[in-house]
Amino acid sequence: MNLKQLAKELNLSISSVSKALRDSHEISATTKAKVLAKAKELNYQVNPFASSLRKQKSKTIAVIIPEIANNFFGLAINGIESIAQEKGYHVLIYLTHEDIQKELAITQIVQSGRVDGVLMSITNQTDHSTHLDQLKDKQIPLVFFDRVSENIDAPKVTTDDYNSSIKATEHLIKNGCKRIAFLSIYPNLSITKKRMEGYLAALAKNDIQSTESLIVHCTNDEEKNSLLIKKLLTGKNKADGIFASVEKLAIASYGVCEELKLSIPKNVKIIGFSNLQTAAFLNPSLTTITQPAFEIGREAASILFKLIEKKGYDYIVEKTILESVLIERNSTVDRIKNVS
Amino acid sequence: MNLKQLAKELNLSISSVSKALRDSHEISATTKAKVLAKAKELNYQVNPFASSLRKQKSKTIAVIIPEIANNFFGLAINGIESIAQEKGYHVLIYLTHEDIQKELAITQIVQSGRVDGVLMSITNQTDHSTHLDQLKDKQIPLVFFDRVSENIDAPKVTTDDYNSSIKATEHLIKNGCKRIAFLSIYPNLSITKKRMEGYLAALAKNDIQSTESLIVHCTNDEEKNSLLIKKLLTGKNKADGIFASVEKLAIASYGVCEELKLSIPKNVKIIGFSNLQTAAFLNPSLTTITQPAFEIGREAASILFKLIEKKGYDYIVEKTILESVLIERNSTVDRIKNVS
DNA sequence: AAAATTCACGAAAACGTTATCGTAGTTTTT
DNA sequence: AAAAACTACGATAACGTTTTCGTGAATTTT
Repeated sequence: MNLKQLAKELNLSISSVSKALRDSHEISATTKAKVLAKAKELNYQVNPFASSLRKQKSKTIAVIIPEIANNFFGLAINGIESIAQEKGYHVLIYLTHEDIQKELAITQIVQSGRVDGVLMSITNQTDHSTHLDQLKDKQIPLVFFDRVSENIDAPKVTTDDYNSSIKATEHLIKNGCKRIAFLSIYPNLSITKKRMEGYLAALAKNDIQSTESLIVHCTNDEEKNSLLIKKLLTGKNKADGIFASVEKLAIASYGVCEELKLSIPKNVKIIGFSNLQTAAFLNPSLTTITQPAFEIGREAASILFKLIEKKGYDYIVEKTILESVLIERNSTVDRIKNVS
Repeated sequence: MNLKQLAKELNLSISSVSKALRDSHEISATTKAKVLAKAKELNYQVNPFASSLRKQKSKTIAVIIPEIANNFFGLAINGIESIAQEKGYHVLIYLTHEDIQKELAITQIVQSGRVDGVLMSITNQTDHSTHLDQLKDKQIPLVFFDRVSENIDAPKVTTDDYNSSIKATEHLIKNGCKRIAFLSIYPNLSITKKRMEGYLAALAKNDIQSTESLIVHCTNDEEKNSLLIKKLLTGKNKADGIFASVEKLAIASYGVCEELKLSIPKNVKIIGFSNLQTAAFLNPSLTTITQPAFEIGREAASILFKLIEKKGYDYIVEKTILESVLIERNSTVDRIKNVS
């Protein structure tokens, strides 16, 4: 069912039908009604490709992220989708799996005009941004969220990584930790850097000497990570507090403590960035810095749509920072009764 | 940059350039090489809309699911995307948020020819399937996964809900439970029914009388759910085992036990369907029936692509059942030492 | 009542591809 | 050497919209 057939049924021209459907003022109210009725009756749907081709608009955005089986990104997509649905846009998902080659290929794909805008959280391997500059050259709106690229002028939506990390570190200090370790996975990621800067700033502020050996950059190999953390928690210079800059490392630390029969929080206190719904039910419950993932997604999408809908395209270099919250639970606080 | 401009640069006709890019045998090797080189130089990308319009193929699939901030669906999408990327397809995500009205609207949207196929996990409210029949009428391939619709002939990929539930229930029985409760959220969902049937079958097989009051259908209201579970765990006929047919109810049960100062597994044993990565670190660690979510996604996508690529379209009513695994942890087993 | 507007519609040209068909020029067959 | 076949390309017609422009008829203005 297309315009041609619909027009035939109505004894009208294609153009009139098209205009009627788009509620043009050139068409009388009576014929509009007839057209609408017939279109509904025959279940007419505009062909999105013909329409996009003609209008040079896709009504689609792309979301490029490193992974999806992850609480943060799941919530973020939820936020993105909520805005997109509101605006009548479609959402394409592309996963890079932390592979810069895939990120390159995907940025190539979205340059075809397939999408009107791009939301992105970069790969940990992303060190240059020539592929992202291409998007800018092609005037395809781009907004970063969470994992942003420093090298490119584009709106960015993140959490207050620096301040949250200060809070997290000071929380450990207040609870008696003297040798606080910092765990990260991807040292060259901007969020990692900021989190580490916050950690170091908090130490300095509290007159604690930072120690090289307490800063551990982990890998994607869980076995290796366990060994690294194990090393951290044994020996004479062992840590009495862990600040995990990503969720999975907090969990990995739990595993190591169990193995080493270390008690949390008695022997070692743990805090981590996390969006785990079950943080409260861990053993012990995990103190977290929780990012407003849903809101980050919503905000990033909102900015993107502003960019898309703006006629004259101009790149606003906007940095939106949403607050994370520190939720204190049992993994960092010695309580008299340490029941459940 | 389009074919016309590219052709001009090369002093060739549009059709020749198009054929060269598609590696047609009508074009000589030398000109092909020239065209490819120039296309690369000028960063030419085919316009997807023009191409789709002409070829009547979108190279895109839609994934329609109730929610995304959920371990199961996150992993499933991961599996779907892995196949789609391999095949060079694009993935559109649509969330119904358990709202049948949205499901209706979305099935309408995907009928426009925007996608070549649809992967779907239905809403808990979906009781009729006229909107899904429309897809069939329009010959748009459709594959269900996890939450399937019984009323429509389409390939379905699920886990072995019935048998897994028997296993889960018998696991509780073996560990000494006499009054086993069954917790569900959406009673009219086929997976819920199957899980409940498995539960009942296991009871019957083991000569345990099923009790109406031990079968609890929860809601989306967490407060109410807590009350319902609380009722289940108090009084003289209280449960000593809980089989949660969905993850969130297992977690809710943990919350209630904490509130009521009930010890898991001493006072009550809990098992649940779950894809939690942190199940092992809960307090106590949670015994789970874990679905092969990634594989379910992969398998569903594979079947969909078979349907898409098949010339003459014919609906195979294929039921693929992947095995879930029961992972025994501390929430169901009394151990001498119940340390962490 | 003539002139100027407005109304309600149709014709036709894009948008950028792809695929069918036609055709010079060349090579192979009998 | 004539006929047949092949090679390598170009012209052109779709695919289904949207939008600009044109045009009779009806309406309003002077």
